[in-house]
Amino acid sequence: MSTSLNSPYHHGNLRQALLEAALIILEKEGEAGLGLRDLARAVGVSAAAPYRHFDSRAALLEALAVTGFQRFSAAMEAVASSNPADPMAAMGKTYVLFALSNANLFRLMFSPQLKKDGRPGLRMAADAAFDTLRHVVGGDMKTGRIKALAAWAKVHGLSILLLDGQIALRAGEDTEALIAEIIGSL
Amino acid sequence: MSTSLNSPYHHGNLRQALLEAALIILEKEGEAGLGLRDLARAVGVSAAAPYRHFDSRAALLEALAVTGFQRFSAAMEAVASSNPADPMAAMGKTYVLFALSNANLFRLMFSPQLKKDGRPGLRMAADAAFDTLRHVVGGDMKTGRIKALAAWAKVHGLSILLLDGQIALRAGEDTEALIAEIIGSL
DNA sequence: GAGGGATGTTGACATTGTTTACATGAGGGG
DNA sequence: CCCCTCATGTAAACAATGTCAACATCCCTC
Repeated sequence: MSTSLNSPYHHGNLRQALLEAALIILEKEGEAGLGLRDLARAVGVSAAAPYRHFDSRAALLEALAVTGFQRFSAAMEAVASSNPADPMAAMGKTYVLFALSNANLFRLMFSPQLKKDGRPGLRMAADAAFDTLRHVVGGDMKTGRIKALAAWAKVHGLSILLLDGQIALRAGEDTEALIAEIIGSL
Repeated sequence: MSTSLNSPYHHGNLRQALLEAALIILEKEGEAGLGLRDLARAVGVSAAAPYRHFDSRAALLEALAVTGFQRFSAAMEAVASSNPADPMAAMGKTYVLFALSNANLFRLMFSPQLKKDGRPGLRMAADAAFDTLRHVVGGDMKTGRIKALAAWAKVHGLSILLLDGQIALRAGEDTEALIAEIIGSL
């Protein structure tokens, strides 16, 4: 009953395949469009198979969000370790660009649906990501804590407003330039 | 206009009753917990009745979000017309406090599920709300546009980070004081 | 090579949003 | 006053979804 010679009963690495396919569907269709059955079909597996690797749809989403935070962390560390002239500005730009180029993943990371109280894994991933952020931003969290929080808020808010198309670009205006300007305006 | 004691076949003003009950459920259970059937039952009406007033669940949510933006606008205008010493700071504080005291409604207003491209009503309500914001913030949108956008981003981001419990309060620290500090840090 | 646990399948169930056909009743024109 | 009409509500059904239980298949170890 194999549809092809190369379709073994056991997939081999289903968990990873599910996550990868889910990421693609997520970016294309949004979180609401990511159904377990569609996902299973996309990977060529039955509808119940994902439950061998994820307790529930929410757990699958949580895993996606966790990898999102890891990628986010990686991007932040990468730009920080490149020793830019203005670290804060460079990281802010990276922050916003990450949000824009991973729109639905970014939204998922901060989705209220995954109330973090019930999902320690997600909370930990988020905290880890922001810890690296804090660490790079500076040990001056004691004296400059408020300024750091303000910068964080500004960058995060800018990401979301841009994501929602709330900030209108002017004719011939470049998104990246606008980001730089806003971040630069302290 | 008399709503009789015995339950009449026709509810009287179902649309309004649905919206009010929905708001309560939304704040208590979150958007995911707001099911059409539960809502109908809460109002004492059959499961299909809401469809006489809303095309779909999404339309119901849209209507909720629209009233959210209207309340938001009202709060903004109220504080602006009170002629505070520092209008920007006062409005920023109101912005964040509105988000905190209407958590799930605020989240719904900016929910990606209601992609605004397909919902002109919501887009219009949002634009109207932010127009009053822009109007009050100043006609200096020509010269100070970047600064205004930066302030908006900061306040919006602060709202969301606080909403998600992402910003940790220190021992004995007051939320409202922290908000004021962050907003004040230009 | 025989079992056992991990992994995948099939079929079913409850729930949800939604639709279709029907019931009710308020209000206006004859 | 009756009747007709239309807005509004109900009941019953449908498709789709997340999820689970029972069964099948295969890899690994003793």
